[in-house]
Amino acid sequence: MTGTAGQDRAERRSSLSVPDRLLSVATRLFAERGFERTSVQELVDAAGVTKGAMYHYFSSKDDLLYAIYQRVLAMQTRRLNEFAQAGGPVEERLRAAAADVVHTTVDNLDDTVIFFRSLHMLSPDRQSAVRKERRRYHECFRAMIEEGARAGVFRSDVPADIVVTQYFGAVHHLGMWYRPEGQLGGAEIGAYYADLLLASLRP
Amino acid sequence: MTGTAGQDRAERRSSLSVPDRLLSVATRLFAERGFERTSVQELVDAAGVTKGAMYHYFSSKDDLLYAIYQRVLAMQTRRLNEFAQAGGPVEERLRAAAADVVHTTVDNLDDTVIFFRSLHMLSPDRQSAVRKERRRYHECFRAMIEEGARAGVFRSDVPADIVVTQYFGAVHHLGMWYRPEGQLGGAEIGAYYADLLLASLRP
DNA sequence: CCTGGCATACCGCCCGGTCGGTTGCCGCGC
DNA sequence: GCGCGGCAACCGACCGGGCGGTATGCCAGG
Repeated sequence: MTGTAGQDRAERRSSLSVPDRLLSVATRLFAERGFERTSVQELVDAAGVTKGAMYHYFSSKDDLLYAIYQRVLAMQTRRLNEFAQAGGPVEERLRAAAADVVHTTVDNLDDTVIFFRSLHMLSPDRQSAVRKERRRYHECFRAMIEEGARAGVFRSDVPADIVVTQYFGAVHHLGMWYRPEGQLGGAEIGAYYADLLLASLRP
Repeated sequence: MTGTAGQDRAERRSSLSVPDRLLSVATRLFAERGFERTSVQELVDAAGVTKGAMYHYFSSKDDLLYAIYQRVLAMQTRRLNEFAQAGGPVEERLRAAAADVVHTTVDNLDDTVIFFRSLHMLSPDRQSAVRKERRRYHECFRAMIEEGARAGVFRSDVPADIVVTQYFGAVHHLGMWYRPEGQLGGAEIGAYYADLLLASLRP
C-alpha cells in the first residue's frame, strides 16, 4: 500500500505505462490541434504527469513525434506483409490489401492525420527515414500491380507508380473528411475504394 | 532625387505591390517550412519590407494565411466552372475537368501543400468557411458523375461521393510527392489520373 | 547507498503583435 | 506657384508571454 497515493496519480484514467500514456495522449492532441499548437505543458497535463517525466523518456518534443511515426510505420508494414505474402490470385490479394489499408486507416485516423500533416516538423534526417520506409511500403503495392499486368489481368498502359500514388493519395486523404459518426464504416469504404481501384485496372 | 533611395528599397526584386509581394513570399515560405515554422520576421525580411508594412495590410499572421486560401479557392472555382459549363458529352466534360485540376494543382504546388497541411491553423470560423467553399467545389464534380450515372455511361453502384473524395484525395496528395524536376509533367499525370477515373466509372 | 523514475522550479529566447513617429504625396485656397 | 494640412503608407524599437528545455531534489526499491 505504500505506493497507493503515487499510483492514484500515475495510473489515473489508464493502466498504461507513462511512456505509453504520453504516446497515446500526444497522438490525440497532435491530431486535434496540430503538433505546433500543442505545448509540452498541455501534453503532460493531459497525460497526468509532469515535464520531468516526459523528458525522462523522450529527449525532445520532436523525439516524441518521431516515436508516433515509428509506431505507425511498424503497424502498416506488418499489415501489408501479411496480405502481400498470402496466397491466391493477384487481383484478390490486391483487393484485400487495398481494402485493409483503408480499414486500418479509418481505425487509426489520428495517426493518419498526424502522419501527413506533421512530416515537415520532423528533423530532416528523420523525415527522410520516414519517407524511405514509406517508399518500401509503396514498392510492395507496386509489385503486385506489375505482377498482375504481366499476368494480363491488369492493364499495362498506365505506369504502376501512378496507380499507387493515386490510390494512396486517396487513402491518406481520408483523415481530412472521414468522421466515425458518418453513415459508412471503414469496411464499407474500403470495399468501395478497392473496387474502384480494381475497376480502373481492368484491361 | 528625393525618392530614389526609397524606391530602391520598396521595389527591389519585384514590381509587385507590397501586399502582393507578401502573399507571394508567404506562399513559398509556408510551403517550404510550414506556417508555424515561418516567423513574421523571416517573412518580412524575405519580402524586403518591415513588420509595420505587413501589419498595415494584414491584421494578423492568420489573416495573411487566409488571404492565400481565398486566392486559391477563387482560382479553383473559376477553373471548374469553365469546364462544368462547357458543352459536349458528360464523360468528356468530366475527363477534361479531372485532368485540368491535376494540371493546375501541379502548376501551383505551393498553394496545394499549404492548403491541406495548414487548414487547422486557421481560426475555426475561417476553417469552416474554407470547408464550405470546398464543399461547393466537390458538389459540382459530383453532379457530373451523377448525371453520367443517370445517362447510363457511368456505373451507379458506387456512391458518387465516394468517387469524388477518392479522386480529390489523390489530387491533394500530389503536393506530397510530385517534384517538377521529375519525368512526368502536369499534363501527363492529369491525363493518367483522368483516365483511371473514367475507367473506374465504366458500367 | 545508489540508481531509476519521477516532481518542481526555473531559465532564456524568440514569437506575434503594438505603437508613436516619419515620410512623401495630393488636393486646395490664395 | 506655393505653402499648408492631412492622410495613407510605412518604419522599427519595444513588449509581455509562453514556449521548449534543464538543473536539482526527492524517494522508493534493490
